[in-house]
Amino acid sequence: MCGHALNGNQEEKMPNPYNPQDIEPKWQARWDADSLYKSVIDHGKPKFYALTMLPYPSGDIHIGHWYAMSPSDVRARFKRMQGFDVLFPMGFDAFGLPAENAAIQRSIHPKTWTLANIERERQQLRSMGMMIDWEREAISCLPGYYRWSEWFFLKFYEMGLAYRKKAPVDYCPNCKTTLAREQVIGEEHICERCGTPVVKKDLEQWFWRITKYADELLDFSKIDWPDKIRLAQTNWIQRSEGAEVTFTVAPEDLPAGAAPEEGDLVVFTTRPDTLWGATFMVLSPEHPLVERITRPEYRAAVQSYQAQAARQTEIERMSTEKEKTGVFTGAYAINPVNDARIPIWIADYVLITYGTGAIMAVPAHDDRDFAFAVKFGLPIIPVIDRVDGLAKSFAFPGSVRAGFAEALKDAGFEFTAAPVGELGEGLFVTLHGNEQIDRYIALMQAYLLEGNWNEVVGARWAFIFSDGIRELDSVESDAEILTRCKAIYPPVSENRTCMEMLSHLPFYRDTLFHPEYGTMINSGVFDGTPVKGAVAKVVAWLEANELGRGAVNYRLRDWLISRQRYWGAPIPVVYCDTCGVVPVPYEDLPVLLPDDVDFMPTGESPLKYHEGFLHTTCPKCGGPATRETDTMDTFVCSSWYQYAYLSPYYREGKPAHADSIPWDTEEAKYWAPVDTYTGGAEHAVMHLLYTRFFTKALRDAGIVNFDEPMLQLRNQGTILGEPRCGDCVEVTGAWEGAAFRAAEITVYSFQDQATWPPAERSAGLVRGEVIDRDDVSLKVQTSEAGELTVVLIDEDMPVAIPGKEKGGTAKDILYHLDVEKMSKSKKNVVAPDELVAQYGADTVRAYLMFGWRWEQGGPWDSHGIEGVVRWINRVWNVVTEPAQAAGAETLSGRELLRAMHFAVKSITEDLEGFGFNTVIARLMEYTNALSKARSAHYGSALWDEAVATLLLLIAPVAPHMAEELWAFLGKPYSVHQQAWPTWDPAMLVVDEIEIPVQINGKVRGRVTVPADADEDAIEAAALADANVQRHLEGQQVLKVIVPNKKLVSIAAKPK
RNA sequence: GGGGCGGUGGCGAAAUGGCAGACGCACCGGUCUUAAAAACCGAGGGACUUACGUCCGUGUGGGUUCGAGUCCCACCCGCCCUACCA
Repeated sequence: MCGHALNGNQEEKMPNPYNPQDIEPKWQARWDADSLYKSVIDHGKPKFYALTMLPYPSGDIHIGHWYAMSPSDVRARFKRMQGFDVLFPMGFDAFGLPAENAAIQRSIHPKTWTLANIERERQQLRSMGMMIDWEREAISCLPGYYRWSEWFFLKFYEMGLAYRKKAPVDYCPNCKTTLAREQVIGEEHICERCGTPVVKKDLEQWFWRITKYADELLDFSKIDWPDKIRLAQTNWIQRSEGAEVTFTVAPEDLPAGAAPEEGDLVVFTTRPDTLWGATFMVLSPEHPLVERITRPEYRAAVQSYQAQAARQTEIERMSTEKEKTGVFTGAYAINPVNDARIPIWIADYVLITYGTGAIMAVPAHDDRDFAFAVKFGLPIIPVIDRVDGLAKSFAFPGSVRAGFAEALKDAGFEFTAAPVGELGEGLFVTLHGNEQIDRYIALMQAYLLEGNWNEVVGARWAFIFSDGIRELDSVESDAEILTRCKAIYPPVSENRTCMEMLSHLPFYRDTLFHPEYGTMINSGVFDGTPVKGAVAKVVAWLEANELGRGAVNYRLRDWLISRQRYWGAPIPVVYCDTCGVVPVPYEDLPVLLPDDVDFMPTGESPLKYHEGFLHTTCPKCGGPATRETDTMDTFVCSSWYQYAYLSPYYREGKPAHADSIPWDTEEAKYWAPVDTYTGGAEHAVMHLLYTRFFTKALRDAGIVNFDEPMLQLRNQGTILGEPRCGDCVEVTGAWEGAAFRAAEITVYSFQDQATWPPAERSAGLVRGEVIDRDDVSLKVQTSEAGELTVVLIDEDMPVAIPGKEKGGTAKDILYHLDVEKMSKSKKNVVAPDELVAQYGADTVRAYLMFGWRWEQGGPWDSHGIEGVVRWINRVWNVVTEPAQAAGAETLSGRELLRAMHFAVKSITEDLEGFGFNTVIARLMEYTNALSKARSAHYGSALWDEAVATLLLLIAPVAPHMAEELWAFLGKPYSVHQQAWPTWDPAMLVVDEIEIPVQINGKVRGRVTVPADADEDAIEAAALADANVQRHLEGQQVLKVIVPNKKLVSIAAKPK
């Protein structure tokens, strides 16, 4: 259809004003009826699997979902127009606690609650106008879905990836379930869901062996994922290389009759090079050996400490201070490298869940061990030389002959003199390197008075006595030096080690301990071993002497998947008295969740009391058996949903087998893996790690033939609540001390701030903005200066709230909000449905793309959307309005073409690179250019092309409006099935270019030259510019460069 | 304590080492209107200047470069994640 035929058409139609409320439902229904977004395998096209994280059906799609999903949809649409066969599915992560809590609180069955929410959210998602292929919808709580979740369990069990063990696990007493480690958050160890402090429980639980893939999960070479996520996963897995070293319990500390190897005490260390500095051992309080080695006289203290450590996770930790605690067992261990006898302690800073649950403590080079040793008076012996050569010495007042300070100064030492209490002046010397230290020691020996000592700490550990030098190089010398010091100066008698004595002097504190790698000292045959290769050499030596071996440890633990809840996929296992643990045969899947259950007010799983579910027969022997009543973590279901979309509820009703594939292999071969995945970064160490593990396990099972589930990942940021002022209240009442008791409250809305009466505080009246509110009081700002008055209220007292017809209570008064997360209680939630009703989905989509850097997010701004509203209307008008009289300003045909090609180029590139805000900016610019060019070009073929291009570029962003205008122009349905426009670099060229001229980095002029001018011509033009010449007067030009013909840079200096 | 991300007008933000502030919001001026709203047009980082223009400007201080918001070093501030992991 040609442009001119269209013009006649347009004149017949009176242009309607833009009305999204008509347009959007109309096109949504049409697209639906035409199955426009149904994805069908087409081997003639390249495929593109675009996936965005699926929502949990909590009852409402909120603005965060829109923010995450709209740009993902835009990009999927863009890819489709580019010629890809695109799959963009959606589903619901439908198992989980909130459904069960609703059941308990409101007597609604979780299934009813969940499916009703899904129904509602599906409608909300449809209102967004996304190109979702709804025929592929997958809901994880339906048997057709969770049958395969169960199937994977059996498969993993078969592969040895699923196992059961009794383990201390985190248990939330409120949610009545165990949690995965990553669901326990922060210092207080609180439940991710409800914030209740978790407790440790010893339970038989099912685990999945994710640790088997620890090394492979550290390899990101096959995927394009954000650094942030890769880092989070790397840190979470935390691979540590080191050695396992076998210490032994001193034979006399083992129970009589114990076999010698029972005393083996294996530790993991990343610092085998510090083995010679291990002056004590610490076992975790839960370590099995504690019971056997504790000496009778220490038993009571040990048991009391163990009890306290177990309880400690139950009580909220009061302070952030981390004072080390622990007790001595009375037993000793032998350090295999030097046969030193070292005490065995227990302390809660050693965790049973990491490494071997036991450590060798090297207090000189580990800060935790250092703190522990200082507190409990355990010896600290340095075994790694300082790399910085730093050493310090403090000359005690009166310990040296007169003239020492002058001698120090003459010799060039760095020192300060300061009074020490009443004792006189002390000298604080700082030394760098061995040469200085040697000179200092010699000088000190010359000046030290009889009956005194001096020490050099840090890069040298020397105690200078009048009869010679003693180095702190062993536990024995530590004791000997300390004894001598105590004899010389009795006030130090309280100290148990030299380090403890030295630690009292603040001047020394930064030199007593260092964790760096360096040359080994005080380490027997390894003395002098340089940093490089020291660890490897020690490991080789340990292995040669059969004292230990190189070892790798991970912080990553196996994935605990058992949940003591009803609303999850059943774990398909039965327990038989004769056969033990028996997996349910593949053919018998799914193990169905029974519907007829009674929910306990306690939250305890009703499955435990459901006789029909509980009792079954053993698949192996046919005898009586009971079912596993735990269900699987919901993350199991979301670990494979990207494959479920390929053929949802695959082969439902037909039996599964061990060698089944859980989805249509033709679909999988074509679509998988996911090409672009978008979603929140908060899933970094949970979902995003689990799904990678899952795919690797599936690969090993021969079900998929690739290693990674999602090739490219991008994270969006978070939209926060909008800052706002609080309501203004006028309160009458009476003073109660410093507070004001409210009798009656009048509210002036925060929206009418201009009409607020002035703040006031008088005998019977308080008036001002509400800064904060709780159940019993308001904080009212009663002066410009910020003076706050506490107004006591009754939570339910009736208050007239402007705009609230039924009348509210004091709880409805809005208080001042700075930027915070959106939450219902703060009443700062943005409801997308209301925005859609007011502005239309296209505008909301565009605003969410335009307002923020997508990967960053930020606070909501309810005014900013107006700019997008205006733009959308301008687009509407520029297409639909009839020709107007020529305006003053217009664009040449060449300029219009250039604007068009530039728009295509930049929008294509920015969509590709997730630069959504600049996509809208470029669209706005292009629209502005069209507005300008309209009067001159309206009706021409060029104009038609320019307008069509605008609609094609807008189609992914504002799909409804683009479709409507496309139809208005009489173009063939659908705009979404058109090819994405391309640009011609030749069209971007301009005839003349303006080039700035810099002198010494400052712009001093601009010259306009033909686009094809060569560098010499540009340089000549630049030097000829009047302002440039003015600035070059009296200057000598050193250099002129014309990089890329983009600017002229002149370097000059005064003659 | 460890790690990460960020700091640019009143606000959201642009800017392959090359004219800082594109595109918007808010504000201000104008056109239209009896008036307002809407729409459209226009000015705007700061200081000085009638003006041409000049100086200063991307958290602070250094450095590399003809040229730095961008790269390097040190520091300050904010946010996020993580946390006794041997």
